[in-house]
Amino acid sequence: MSQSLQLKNAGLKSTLPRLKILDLFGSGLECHLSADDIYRKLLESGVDVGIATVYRVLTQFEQAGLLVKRHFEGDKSVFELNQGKHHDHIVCLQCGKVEEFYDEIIETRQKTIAAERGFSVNDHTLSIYADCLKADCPNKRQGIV
Amino acid sequence: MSQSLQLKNAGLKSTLPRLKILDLFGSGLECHLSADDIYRKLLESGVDVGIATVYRVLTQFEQAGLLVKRHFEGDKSVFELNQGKHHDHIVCLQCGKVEEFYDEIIETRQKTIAAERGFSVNDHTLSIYADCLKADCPNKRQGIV
DNA sequence: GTTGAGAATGATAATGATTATCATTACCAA
DNA sequence: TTGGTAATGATAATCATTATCATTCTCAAC
Repeated sequence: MSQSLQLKNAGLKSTLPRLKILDLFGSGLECHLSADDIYRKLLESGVDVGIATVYRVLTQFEQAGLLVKRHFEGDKSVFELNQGKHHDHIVCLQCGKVEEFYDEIIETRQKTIAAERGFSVNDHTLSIYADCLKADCPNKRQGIV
Repeated sequence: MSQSLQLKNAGLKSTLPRLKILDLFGSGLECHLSADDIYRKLLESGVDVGIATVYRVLTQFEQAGLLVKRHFEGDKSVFELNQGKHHDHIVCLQCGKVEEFYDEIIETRQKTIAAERGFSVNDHTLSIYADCLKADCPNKRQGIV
């Protein structure tokens, strides 16, 4: 589906800032960007957008179901493409890389635990903060200290 | 252990704001308070404290290992007594009540998942957002709409 | 293709949570 | 009791995010 059609379906006019922001998420899955990330990337690529527009568009995309907002450690929220299916996250404390996973055992267990305590699960967030053991992990933190 | 001794052990002078803040967490476990909650409670009980002091003391207590900081949904952080052992949370979306739990199956499963993907787990946060089915849940949200 | 109404944008002010500054005050060892 | 130093509290500053509003852009109707 073309991007401008995607926007139309969401009831949003096809404008440059919206198309460019959609572009950033476009191809790559597992892409987690903050408003500020997006603002910077657009300015770098020569798109003269305002930070207010970035926040507005992100909110609209979230409400339209195109994006999902996440809160990892730290102050700012990040957005990712809405893949329609729930998943949790592993965040590398060294390089910031985020990987997604889904585990039926954990999902089921949560419902059981909640039920045992008299709760009906509505939603949940599970974030594992870990050290990425992969060779390509830049281990930025070590360099800074 | 007396509270002023607790402070001394943490290398902190025994002052009125610190004692009063420790008091608020004191007896009740599963007590989750934001800086603003604490500020209000102290003013209500006649302790004339500044909001800056509340933030400072909370940070000191966290660094001293007396408290742990949590980020549930929403913007502000909450603090709870450091019980020394890891646990996760169920938050009632109706009344805001927070219950704590620990589940070995989920813990183990997380380590497995991370290892399979080449990560070494450092920490994690799991928050289940649910509806509290208990009779004493005030169900505040329903009243607001 | 032109046009006009209304939506979208961007500069900037405002907000809410949190942190930094700094003069005044309180704690505690001597 | 007192002096040095840490702690406090009023307030300014910061950071992420949201609201305001005049200007600009989109798109449907001509």
